[in-house]
Amino acid sequence: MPFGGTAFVRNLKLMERITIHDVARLAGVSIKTVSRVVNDEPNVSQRTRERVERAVRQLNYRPNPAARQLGGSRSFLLGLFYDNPSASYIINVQNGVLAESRARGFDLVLHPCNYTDRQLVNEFLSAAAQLRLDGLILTPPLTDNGSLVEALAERGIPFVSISPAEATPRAPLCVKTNDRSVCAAMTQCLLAMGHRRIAFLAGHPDHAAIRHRELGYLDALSAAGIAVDRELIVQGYNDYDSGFDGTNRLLALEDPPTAVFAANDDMAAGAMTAVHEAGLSVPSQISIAGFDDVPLAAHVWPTLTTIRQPIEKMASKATELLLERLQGDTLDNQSVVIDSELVFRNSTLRPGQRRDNKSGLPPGKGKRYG
Amino acid sequence: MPFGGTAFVRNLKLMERITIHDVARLAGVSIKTVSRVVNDEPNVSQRTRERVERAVRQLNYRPNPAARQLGGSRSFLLGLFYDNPSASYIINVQNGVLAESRARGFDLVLHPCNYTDRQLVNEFLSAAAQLRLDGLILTPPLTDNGSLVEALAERGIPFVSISPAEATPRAPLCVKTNDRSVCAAMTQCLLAMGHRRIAFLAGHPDHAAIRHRELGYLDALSAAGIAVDRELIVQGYNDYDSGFDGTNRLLALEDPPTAVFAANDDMAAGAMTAVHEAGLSVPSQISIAGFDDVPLAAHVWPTLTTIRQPIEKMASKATELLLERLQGDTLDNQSVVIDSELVFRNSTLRPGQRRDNKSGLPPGKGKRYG
DNA sequence: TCTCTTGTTGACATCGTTGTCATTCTGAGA
DNA sequence: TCTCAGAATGACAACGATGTCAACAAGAGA
Repeated sequence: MPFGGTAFVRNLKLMERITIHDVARLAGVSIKTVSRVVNDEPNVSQRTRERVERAVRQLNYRPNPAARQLGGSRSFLLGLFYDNPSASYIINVQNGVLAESRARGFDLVLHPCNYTDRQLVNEFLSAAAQLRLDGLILTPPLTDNGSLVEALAERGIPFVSISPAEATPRAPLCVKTNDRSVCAAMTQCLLAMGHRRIAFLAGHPDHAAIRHRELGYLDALSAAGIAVDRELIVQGYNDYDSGFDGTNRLLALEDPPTAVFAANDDMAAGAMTAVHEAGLSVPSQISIAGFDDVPLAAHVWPTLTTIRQPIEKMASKATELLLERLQGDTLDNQSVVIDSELVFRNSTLRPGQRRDNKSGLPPGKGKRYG
Repeated sequence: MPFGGTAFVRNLKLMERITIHDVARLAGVSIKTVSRVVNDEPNVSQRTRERVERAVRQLNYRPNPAARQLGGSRSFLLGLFYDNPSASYIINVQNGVLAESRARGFDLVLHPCNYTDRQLVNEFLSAAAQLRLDGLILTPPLTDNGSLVEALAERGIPFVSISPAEATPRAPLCVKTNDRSVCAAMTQCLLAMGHRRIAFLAGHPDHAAIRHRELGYLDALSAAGIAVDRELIVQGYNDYDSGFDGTNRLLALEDPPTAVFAANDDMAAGAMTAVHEAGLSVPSQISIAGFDDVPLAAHVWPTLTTIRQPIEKMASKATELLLERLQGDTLDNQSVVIDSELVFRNSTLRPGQRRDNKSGLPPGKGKRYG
């Protein structure tokens, strides 16, 4: 049994309800002074501060969140709002947010919602007011809902956006990744492998940040002096089915592509199935690349060349920005970019080349994984 | 733009802070009476009750959770504890719990943790005490940590287990699925398809409920009068890699299996890759079945025959049991079973049969999906 | 030495509920 | 009519923090 044995009976202190009064008594000061120390307020002498801190440690004191909310103006509650069908995306965001917020004594309230709901804005305001949320964290596609952002800004409700379409003055805090340039890099690599007809499965039109991925693809083509063939750009909707359907349309073209670059991994998985069902082989006849590096990407056959988006890190950073903003020691506008990276696996290969070197790695480029 | 337009300016009432005093004033009663009505306490006359309820509706009053926690003995907070690598599993659990808890006015605190941590029990007790959690929800493999369950039971902390190994008297509340019988059913179907050498990729030994799946497999074999070949049962660890490795070992046998039944979908995905890499085809040469019906299952090629576990429903039910227990109107022991169902897709087929009917459906059995 | 400023500390009201207990009603039974 | 149990109601003190403001201490400047 790998567990802690029966030592759990000890440390009953954990169960006692230590209040600010206990700490004050032990340190020989008033409760207000304890409050000052705990909240890092100024005007406490060094000696007193240390005495209080010792007492806090000794009693393992943690302020009661409910009392803090009730008495004070802060709630120590953050709201995470999402409407995103990708479980791994959400879990990563949650983990990133939790890591940062918990360390700073904030708790998290989950708020799954429906971004097409007419009542969305009211739902937000109501939740923010009822629960006294100190700040909100928005994920795509909620980040791109103009009236929502406007309503929050107007009421001065602090919030941070993860991967918004644009950093607007109304949404001053955001964290993004280098969608455009990293997609250009992936496209360049496909070009370097010798592909000339590279298709692109575009993302959902409501999911604005994803459009940057298409722009990166176009950047690389134009930099390479390759004319854009509109037939090779297919509208998708971020899901497996649209990747499947779109790829079938591509395969039916008179001059089909030798590579398919999908704006996310789910669509890439759909593309893979379509290619398989057409009796073609990946990567020796058609190369496929995705975006996100969801767990699926390493678990399909062949494993998927993709782009790893550092979602958890982005979520941590977003939370950090939000908390700094709440403490007031942040400049008004702050937009942080955290880079994604290329991950080469087995779904890409020089066109027509047999899978002998067993990897779609372009010579001397990128790293291997999984 | 599919959003709600600019109507968000209305309903400013949402932002006002309506307290119990406002309601009391409007209804012409004391705050205590309002409290009684809101909490469904006895000894309020029908007329008064209606008057108060009308005032509550009229003002859109919702009790302040912080004040409730502080003043009363309940916190209206549930803790969800998990250490499970499957994102889709966790999201489903979260959604199920949220649906039920939110409707009843409870909030949820997430607690990802590490089940091998020595401090696990202390972490639990500390979280339960610090946050004043009213009840805990445990998911596998935490459900099977004896000292943890013991510690919670000893302190009278209410909790409910989802898919525990066994319903013990110490863990009186639990929700399970019919792992054993549904796995027997799947095995029977594989037998009905004509398979005689069916391998089983067993689950992680720490994840006790998964052992029931193996028992179901054995049940079906013995019911069919087929001797168990221990070579065909391979120990896995619930992850893709162990499914891959285990299947490679199976393929290297002198008399390899014609079907592989994995105790979860991740291992099944590993099995699929191993079979592909060996140059064999699924399902025409080897059939594969999984368990869980994670999104991946419908997104690999060929799509995976599996067993759909109603995780969200199980989580809702578990939350319901817990909340009833908190209200005191539940019997002491309660164990609910919610059935899983077979999902036939394209990874199973009669051995040696060509994929002409395009489905692994056994004649007249089960349903098709995805 | 006295005043004034600034830094340090504590007393006390407050937040919005619930819990306790006293009080007031009500209707049945004597 | 009177009594009295039990139902209905309200007054008021918690709960455990923060915010406000007054008091006090210490050091600077006159």
